[in-house]
Amino acid sequence: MGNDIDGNSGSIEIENGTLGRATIDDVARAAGVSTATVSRALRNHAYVAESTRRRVLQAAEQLSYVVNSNAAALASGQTRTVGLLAPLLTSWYTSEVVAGVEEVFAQARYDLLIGTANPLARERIFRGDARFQQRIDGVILVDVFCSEEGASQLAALDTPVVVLGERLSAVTSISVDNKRGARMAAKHLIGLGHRRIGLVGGHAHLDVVHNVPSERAAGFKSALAAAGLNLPGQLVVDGDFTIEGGRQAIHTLLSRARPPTAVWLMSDEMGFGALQALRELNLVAGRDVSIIGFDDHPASDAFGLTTIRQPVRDSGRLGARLMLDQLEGFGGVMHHPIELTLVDRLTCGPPPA
Amino acid sequence: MGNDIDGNSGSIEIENGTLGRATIDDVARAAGVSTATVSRALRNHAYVAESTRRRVLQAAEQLSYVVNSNAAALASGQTRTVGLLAPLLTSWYTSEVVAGVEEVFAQARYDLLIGTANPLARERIFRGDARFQQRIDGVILVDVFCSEEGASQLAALDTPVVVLGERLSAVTSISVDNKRGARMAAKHLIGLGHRRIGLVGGHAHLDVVHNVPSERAAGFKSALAAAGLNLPGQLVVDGDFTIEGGRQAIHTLLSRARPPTAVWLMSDEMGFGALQALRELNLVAGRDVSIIGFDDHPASDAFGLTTIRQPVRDSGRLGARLMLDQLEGFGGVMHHPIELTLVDRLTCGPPPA
DNA sequence: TTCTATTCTGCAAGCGCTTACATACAGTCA
DNA sequence: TGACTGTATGTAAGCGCTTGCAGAATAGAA
Repeated sequence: MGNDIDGNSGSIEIENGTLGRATIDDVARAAGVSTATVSRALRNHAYVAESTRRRVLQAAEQLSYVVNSNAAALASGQTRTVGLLAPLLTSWYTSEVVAGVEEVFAQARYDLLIGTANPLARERIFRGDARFQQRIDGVILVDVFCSEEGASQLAALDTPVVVLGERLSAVTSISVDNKRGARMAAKHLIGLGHRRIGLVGGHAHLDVVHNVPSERAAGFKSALAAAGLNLPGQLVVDGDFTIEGGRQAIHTLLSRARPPTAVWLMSDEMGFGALQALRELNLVAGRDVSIIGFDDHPASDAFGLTTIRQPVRDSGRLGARLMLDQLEGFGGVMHHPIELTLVDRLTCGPPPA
Repeated sequence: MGNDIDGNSGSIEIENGTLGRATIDDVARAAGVSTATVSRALRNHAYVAESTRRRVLQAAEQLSYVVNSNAAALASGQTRTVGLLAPLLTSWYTSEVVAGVEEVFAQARYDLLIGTANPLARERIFRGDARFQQRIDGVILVDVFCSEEGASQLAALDTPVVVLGERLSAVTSISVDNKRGARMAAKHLIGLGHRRIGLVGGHAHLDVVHNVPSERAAGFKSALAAAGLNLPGQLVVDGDFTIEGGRQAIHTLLSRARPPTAVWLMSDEMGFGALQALRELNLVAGRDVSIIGFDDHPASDAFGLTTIRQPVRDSGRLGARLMLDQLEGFGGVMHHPIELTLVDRLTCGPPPA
């Protein structure tokens, strides 16, 4: 530092904000009040006279003062930053969530610190990793499998938490009703007349063992059962939640002695692989074999993939809002369901005669 | 909070790290040295006796001490955090870059602060936005259009900068050779025998006016010219870099009096829309009309889209490394080119007879 | 032995804020 | 008028670290 050469009329450097950044002291001096008053005025505290507040605001503006968030965080213990952890930053789902969260945080002047949630990191978060904790005021977990056990560990930390993708009772959570989604898919296929239906799930990338695939599988199975159908083991394949996995899964299913006439894949990306496999086999989706996905990926519309839509970005927004609520002191722990809708396109039809 | 019932005998809270987090003073006391020594030992300073260092490390470990980064940042002026700004967090391209960056930062123990770079934010960054600057040690701009002018403003800030997606001389930058990519696409099509070739570009989402589309267009045009072909205005359409934009663009192009027999779309996502349009018109890609994209989106393989591949995640990794270099004091300003490759799949063929 | 380098460690002054506590100054009310 | 109450501001003590400077210890050279 060393910006004490000039005074404040003509204070060249101070004005442009690039060097010799103004501090709260500068503002206090300029406004003729104490730093305490500046601090209070800037944060809209009660008990600051309107005239004083205006004076402070004006001085701050004039010096283009911006609070040093490190100092503020150190002094107050609050960072105005929330962490977001996800196992897979690249997935369409995750980035969509991030976009939603970012959107509402930007308005609330909160920052997002993003990290990959590999199992190790997860473990550390659960135990209240200090490095992480002191940098953030709260944490949003997306698609990180917690289970009630992990959730209660999280709840024990005094950090606000929002979990996306799982229904939990110990912390605030947001998720779709996976069983219901599965049932929607099953019913659609059954309604079309299919009696031999395959299922492609997966669990890689989603942490060790995630609840999503199993919930969906359970829902699917029960819907079939309700229609008097069963789901033989040979018609269930792991597709790894990737395009290639979906492709291979379809090849596998269609090479069974008695192949399915319809298949539900638990994600649209696997659905894309399914469409690829069908093309490779010279089969037409919706005529020879029906395919239904889950998510409503942006590309699904282009490829006519029938699917169960979940409004991912909305979930992100909601998650952010719930976090804000907790940060501001309201908001009890509760679960928030997200609605699903069936989007019927081209890849489902009656079974071939 | 409130889990202080158990504990392994002695300093219960301090041990478990959840409450009463250990400070540097605790470590100093435990190791029998001053805080200054602890600070130095922990950061591998020279002039710390090996025996002392070991003692400090052990004490820190035992107390599960973690430095308070806010305090450290305040005292040192360094945050170990770098900002990443992109106009569109959701795009496949951006999230892929983020994944690459995250990967190398995680190892180097740096954090990533992510923000949307709308024009306003961009403006503020360029002028050295204080709020941002004091929280980060450097900034990575992805797909934020700078131009040399903006770049020199950035360079004037003393913050390390890496720009992805544009070739700049004032700051470190990484980009593909867009002209070359365009030429690859053009030559592929020309080689197949096409003489009437369409182009779908776009500039929305990419900030006001971005250089990428124009560079690509220029390269494309020049490659056609080199083959004695021209690119009439009716064969150039804006596709907005979205799926739907690509779809509409193809509909437009194919309704021209003399439609093209092949089209290059500047992104695979627009390419997906093109395939959709063709399907809607009952046309077969690669037979009736040839389609080539740009990017090599993960879904492109599944849909057989011929494209120009750019290794996005690698760019992210490289960007992160270059940032680290600057942060550590090496690394002059330079441009780093990224290689492109043609991936020939199913959507290109000779023009219909 | 004495003197200089060299290595190691501690002291203490901040970094730029927030906030408990104290003070000051109106009004109100009895 | 005095005792309160409510509002507005200031004082100053940190928050938990880093780091310039100085002093101590050790080693090597004279």
